[in-house]
Amino acid sequence: MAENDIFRALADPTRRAIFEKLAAGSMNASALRKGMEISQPAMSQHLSILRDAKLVRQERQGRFVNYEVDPEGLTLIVHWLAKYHTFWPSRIADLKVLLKEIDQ
Amino acid sequence: MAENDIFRALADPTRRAIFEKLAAGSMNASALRKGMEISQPAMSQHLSILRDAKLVRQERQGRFVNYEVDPEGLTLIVHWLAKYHTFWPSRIADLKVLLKEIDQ
DNA sequence: CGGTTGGATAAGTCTATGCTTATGTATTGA
DNA sequence: TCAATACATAAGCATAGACTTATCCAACCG
Repeated sequence: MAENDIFRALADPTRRAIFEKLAAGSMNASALRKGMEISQPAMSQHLSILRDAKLVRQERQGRFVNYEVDPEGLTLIVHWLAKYHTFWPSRIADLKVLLKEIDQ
Repeated sequence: MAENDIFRALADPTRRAIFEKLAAGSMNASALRKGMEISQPAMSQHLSILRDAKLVRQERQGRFVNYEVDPEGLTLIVHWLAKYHTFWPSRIADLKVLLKEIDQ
């Protein structure tokens, strides 16, 4: 189940850090490791889990594999969250207000 | 860390089911168990984890403990998600459109 | 070619986690 | 007051999951 894959993938802080890094700009696995104190196999395994959850996607470029954020995973979370929008504070019921909050 | 608690809490399908049930209407722990094939201690433990993640909150009512959705947890996810709004499909960048999708 | 580099995979280990049974603690109602 | 009910907590167990080391594969480069 896709929803399950997503929440499981995001349950690990290292994977959220990887995802956040990719959100700032796509890069390959080696570049991702820089400044992250994580072994090469561990990174590869995390990326595999993020990929299965459709949170990232890859594209082979010769010897390198470039990773980037996959919007599909995020869309699934947005939809999951939207099911409970009646509980959102009215302040952020307007997305424009929310995004303004974030940007500053 | 609150973010960590939330994603860990949601990583379990049983807890997401509990949360969804509470979103449809607050109730006590025994009522939650109905139709859920889950032991009383297991339910209590799940609720404890959801509470720590601020996804649900409780209110003792005599012998019963009423549980309900806590908007605070949802707000945290919304904010986490909003950090990546540049990756959302443009279709749902407008929340009104999104909510319309959900309602049907 | 043949070595080097980027990355995936396999197998084993250790810890986290979700369950169980047993028990504890309030609250209520007979 | 005392049994029953609602729930929490403790302790133990079994599986999942995050890491390790070792190895493999493929693409590049001298």
